[in-house]
Amino acid sequence: MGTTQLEPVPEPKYWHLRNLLGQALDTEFSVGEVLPNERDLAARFGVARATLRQALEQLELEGRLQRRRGVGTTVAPPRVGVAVGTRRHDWPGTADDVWQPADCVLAAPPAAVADALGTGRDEPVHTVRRSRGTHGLPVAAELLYIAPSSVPDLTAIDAPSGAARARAVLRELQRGELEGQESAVELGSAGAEDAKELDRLPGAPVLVVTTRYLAGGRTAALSVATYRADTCRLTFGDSGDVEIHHGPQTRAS
Amino acid sequence: MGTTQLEPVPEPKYWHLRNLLGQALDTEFSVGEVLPNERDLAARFGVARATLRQALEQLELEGRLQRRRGVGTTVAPPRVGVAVGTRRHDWPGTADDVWQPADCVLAAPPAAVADALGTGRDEPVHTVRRSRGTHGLPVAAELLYIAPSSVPDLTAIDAPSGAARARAVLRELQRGELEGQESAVELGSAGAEDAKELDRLPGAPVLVVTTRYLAGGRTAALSVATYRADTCRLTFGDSGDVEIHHGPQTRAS
DNA sequence: CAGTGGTCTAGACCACAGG
DNA sequence: CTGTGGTCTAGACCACTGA
Repeated sequence: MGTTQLEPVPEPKYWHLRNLLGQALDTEFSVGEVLPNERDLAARFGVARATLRQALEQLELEGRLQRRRGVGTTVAPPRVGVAVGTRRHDWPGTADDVWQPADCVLAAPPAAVADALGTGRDEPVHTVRRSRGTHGLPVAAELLYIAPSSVPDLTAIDAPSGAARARAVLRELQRGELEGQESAVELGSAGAEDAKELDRLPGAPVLVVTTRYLAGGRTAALSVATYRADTCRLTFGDSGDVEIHHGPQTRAS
Repeated sequence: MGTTQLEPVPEPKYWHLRNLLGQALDTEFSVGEVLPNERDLAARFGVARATLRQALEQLELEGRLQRRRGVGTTVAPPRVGVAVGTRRHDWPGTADDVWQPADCVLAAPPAAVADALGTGRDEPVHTVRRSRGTHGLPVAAELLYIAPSSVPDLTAIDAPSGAARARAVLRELQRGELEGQESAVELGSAGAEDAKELDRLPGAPVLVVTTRYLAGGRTAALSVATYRADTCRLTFGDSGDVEIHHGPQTRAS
């Protein structure tokens, strides 16, 4: 039964290293503390720097480490819970200070978005760019597509674009009746534009939340929001937060 | 796809390569098709194999490629939408053929789980292991923790463990009244055990869905499910599917 | 068996942060 | 400037698949 034995096929070094480091993080380091640099760590474990980096990459993906070029590797705080899809049947921006509108233009959206909105492929829609922060740190960037028919009374706005116009469009959108919404979450990587806004490098892992807002029997608006996967835990549900932090790696070797 | 040019832009090579390959996937390849092997591709683009691999890694993370050792790299089908958190206020396994119970034991859970369930840290709970598949492929592995008090009438079961017992526990659980549920989604990496079950290598990216089931004013059960991040799109919401496949990379360079 | 992707090495140089 | 992480190279060998 429970015998410890040498594996006939040893597990990869980077994986073993990840487990060792993860254990060390639990016992010997506290949040915010800086680790030794990669070259020292690699030497200490007797592996090449690339191998050590592969282990650090894993831990960063799991939200346990934070690496910044020119600075160093630090122990990351627990992921922040970010409410997504609570307050069901609420239009975006209803009681919001978390989202900060940045811009709004009238432009033709990607074809897939146009199809979902039921607008023509070359028909311009309101495109709102917003960003979301928590504790002063950026966590999400969003692109909100709103069919013109959903915000009919957009008369008194003279600004053709900019944050002021974004706020006006959102205000107008909230006058409509929202019937439902549905979301999907998938893994993606930050494009150059989002990466800059999220203070990450291009290709950084993000959780892409696509939400469709239903009103008047059709899709009235559509949001594509990208959340930093390293720092965020997205919460859905009927009530408050889910506080289990069982750790993002599920069952170790 | 026969190009060889890589201008000296400040953009990292692997990122540029990712964009080139992604574009090629859209225009010159169809789902299931196998790409040239990594050594050939690297030579064709005039980069080291490691650099080429970094680009492929990105595309695999975004669900556009599938790589299998000993076989090759193929163009992945679009991600499958997996319903999570629909049919609100339903116990797990209510009308399920998607989840397949594998085992059930009575054991002390991790400390964080015991705290959430409100049981003592050394108090054993029912621990059900299930797996979920779609189109014959495994997509998720779950660990379900159920407080013994939530399934009081577990008398007629003689099996101390196994799939039969798992089914019995789930059946008993559904006799209770579920008041609500809340979920959280975060990025993690598959442990050795999950990796095998999901047919991936250890460290593979997974979406970890933690769900708390509320009944009788407290947490009656708790689920930690890990979904393959490369093949799954998790859907939440009031109604059907969200079909936008805007592509997991949000806005390219 | 031959061919594939997965792991690993030991270097090099670059981009950036901070003093 | 020094020190950090980020990128990149050109190899090597291993583990696995399928013929």
